[in-house]
Amino acid sequence: MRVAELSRRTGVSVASIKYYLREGLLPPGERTSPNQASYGEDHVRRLRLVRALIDVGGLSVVGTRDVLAAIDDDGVSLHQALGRAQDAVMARVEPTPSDDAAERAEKTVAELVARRGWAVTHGNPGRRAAVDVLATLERLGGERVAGLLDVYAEAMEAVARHEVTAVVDPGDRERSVERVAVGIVLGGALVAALRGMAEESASARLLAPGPAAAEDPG
Amino acid sequence: MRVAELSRRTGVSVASIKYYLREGLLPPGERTSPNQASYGEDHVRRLRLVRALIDVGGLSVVGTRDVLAAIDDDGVSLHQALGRAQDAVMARVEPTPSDDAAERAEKTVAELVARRGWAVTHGNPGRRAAVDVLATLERLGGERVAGLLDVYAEAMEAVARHEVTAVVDPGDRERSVERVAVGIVLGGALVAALRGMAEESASARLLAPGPAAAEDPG
DNA sequence: CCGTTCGGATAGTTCTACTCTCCATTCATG
DNA sequence: CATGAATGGAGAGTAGAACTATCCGAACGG
Repeated sequence: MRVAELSRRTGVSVASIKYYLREGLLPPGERTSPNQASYGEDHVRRLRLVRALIDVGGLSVVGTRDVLAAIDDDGVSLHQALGRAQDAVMARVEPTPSDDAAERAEKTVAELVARRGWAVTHGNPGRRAAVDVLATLERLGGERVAGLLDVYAEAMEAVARHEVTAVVDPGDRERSVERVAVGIVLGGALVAALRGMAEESASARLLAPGPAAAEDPG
Repeated sequence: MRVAELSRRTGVSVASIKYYLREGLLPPGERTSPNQASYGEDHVRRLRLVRALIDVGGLSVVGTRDVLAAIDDDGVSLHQALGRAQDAVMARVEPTPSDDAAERAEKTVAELVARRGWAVTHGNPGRRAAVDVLATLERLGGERVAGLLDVYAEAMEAVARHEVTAVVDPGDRERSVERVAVGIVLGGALVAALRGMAEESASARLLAPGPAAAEDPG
């Protein structure tokens, strides 16, 4: 098929498809003549994946390209692909000011990791983000939230265990890696969404003015 | 104190402080003369809160302003403030295409809500996001992740219950509301961070090439 | 044959979050 | 009280991200 049909099938404008081709998110079509190309079902699939990662997962175009590159690279293992997907999702962790609060947060996280027996590298983006959040909470006086660290950890441990086992499959490597990436990115969105629902529910039960409290909080 | 000191104490440039004043994220200082103003500790606190919500929580400037407006508005209850904070965090849920997948996702979420006995309004942003993710997963063939819905729900129910109870406090309303907002926003960042750590750990145990699998996945 | 579509490249647009520049005060220091 | 730095306020400018529009000459297709 040609660009117009690819656009129709996916709902992505021709201009955007050209942009994604330029940026390397979509492989070029098979050339049928010096300036004509044809696209297949793989392109439809890939384009849908791109839009899912960007629109639903909230990845940047560059982050999406990095994830797709990991999927396409046969030398990248499942474990490594998971790391790449995490890097793309958490691409917002800059050098923390490194003060007292940051040091204490670092220690708190290290203790949590030891307590739970987690195998987490020092450079894990989630780890850096956790330190950042805890240090920020201390600076703001949010000790009540920070005190729930073990609750969060316990919940996320269960989630991660199920996610990783659900996604493992010793079949087609490329599909497996793709599933890992989709799982990391969209799983994160799903976690956030369900947390939002659970929060409203808990809030309605515990905070709403009375038993007739069905006010729309939006 | 004057701007320069406020800037020094918070690490925010004078230009940015002026910008936040213009955008209504920071209340104007107390005027000491027609064109001179003085700022207090409240401004320092507020400015730190602004940076936390933007830098760590990932909110937009507009979203931050909405959250702060809810905190400052005495007519906003804790339950309502929680809703405002959620709106700000999930400000990326546009009209879904509304096809078969979306309808099935809607039904799946409704069943989940009924199954768990959650009190969730139809307009909850998390609910819309959940429908969006599930519909996207179906379109991509990510049934393995979608099948973990109850695992996610169970984990998030525990998280939300603890968060809401930890944050409730029948004291100073404004501080309480602020704590709710901080809890929603930074709690979300903490959940994502810990999930990242737990994923790497689970992946290292289940997917890594062998027992010597201490490779840095970054 | 000739109007439409194509691939490819360059330039332009929109949005966000600042950042810079002015300017007429006002402060602070000698 | 002179004078240089800082202030508040407003407007314009900037950088990056993600498109979007316009051209172009070649190819397709009825």
